[in-house]
Amino acid sequence: MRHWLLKSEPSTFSFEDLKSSPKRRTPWDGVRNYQARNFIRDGMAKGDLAFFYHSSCPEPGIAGIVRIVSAAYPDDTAFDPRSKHFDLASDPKSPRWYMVDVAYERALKKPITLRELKKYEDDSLAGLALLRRGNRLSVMPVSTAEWKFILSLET
DNA sequence: GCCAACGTTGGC
DNA sequence: GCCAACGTTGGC
Repeated sequence: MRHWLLKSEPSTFSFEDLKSSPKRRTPWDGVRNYQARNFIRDGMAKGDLAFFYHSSCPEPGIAGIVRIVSAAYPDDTAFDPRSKHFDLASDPKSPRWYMVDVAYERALKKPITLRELKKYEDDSLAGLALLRRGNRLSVMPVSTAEWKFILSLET
């Protein structure tokens, strides 16, 4: 099983929003970056776990854990002219963008802030994509070692 | 294929 | 609100 980190702006869709969604699940739509698309389409599998990260907010950090509960499938918001994520170049016969469904797994005992993660950017989390300078990916892999280390910060 | 212009992201 | 970093676009 692989591990991931998914970013979302809580003012748009927060971890709490996911918890109160029907069946506590949602399609992770609107990803419009090729590298992120490739992680979703080619890397994710049903059953994988991901950190739910809150960005662009007063205290950026990991709020909880979600599970990938579907295989990747075409992001149909790209085909909808009324959608904010509409992309004229995505042809239903050859979809450009993909998404998965994610489900609420559990909250963390306490949120793990970006500030805290940065304390380890020179050792245990030196390879964490989130901490790479200038990183703007909204979907990125987390190694098993990084995953375990971050969870150890929970208590 | 190069690269300037532009738009977006996201921490601060 | 600022600005650095980065991806995308489009003229050439």
